[in-house]
Amino acid sequence: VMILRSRFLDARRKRRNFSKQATEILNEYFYSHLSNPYPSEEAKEELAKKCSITVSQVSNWFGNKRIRYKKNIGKFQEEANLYAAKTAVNAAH
Amino acid sequence: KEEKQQQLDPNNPAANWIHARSTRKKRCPYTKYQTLELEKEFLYNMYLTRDRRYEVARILSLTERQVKIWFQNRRMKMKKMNRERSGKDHL
DNA sequence: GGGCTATGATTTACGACGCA
DNA sequence: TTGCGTCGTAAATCATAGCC
Repeated sequence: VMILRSRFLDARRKRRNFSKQATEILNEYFYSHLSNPYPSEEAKEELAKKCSITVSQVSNWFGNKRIRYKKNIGKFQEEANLYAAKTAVNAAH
Repeated sequence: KEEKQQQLDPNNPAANWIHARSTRKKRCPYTKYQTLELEKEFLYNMYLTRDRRYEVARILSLTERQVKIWFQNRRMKMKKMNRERSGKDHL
């Protein structure tokens, strides 16, 4: 009973923002695929694994990111430049 | 049919992916009453007959199309919940 | 604590495609 | 060739985390 109860409570536990590292990974993918930020099911699974979140959460993240980015590109310009520079550095190594 | 682009331009904010069919109806949240009744109907059966769909739509002041789509979305939601209810067993 | 915004999740509404 | 099914998504909205 205690176990079932804890599972129930666990399922309803309040959401947490994703870790800085997870967000970093998601943003790297997003900005390096800016011309078509639609990860395949396989890519989502890989991202989910790397970020320690579920595939649904990856889908939610991309859905939110695409619409919010599109709604205000200017607001994300700094972030876009940051990740563009980061991937450029990675490519150089 | 079709559309979509395929323009690259990494450093330009020219993301011209999808969208927005101008004819799309704006999302309109249903009332608590409408949602509750739809849930009750769904509990009774996950698939609507034509007659039942007509009745539900009439009673809730929704179009038959809205009711049909609500059931489709509701089934997808259930499927998702079941999927999560599967990958468990820990803690 | 209170307000405010950012962020993750959920809710409507379709387009694309499948099948009978 | 109509018509309803799923799948993936946009866009709006909800809920609340988390900062000042």
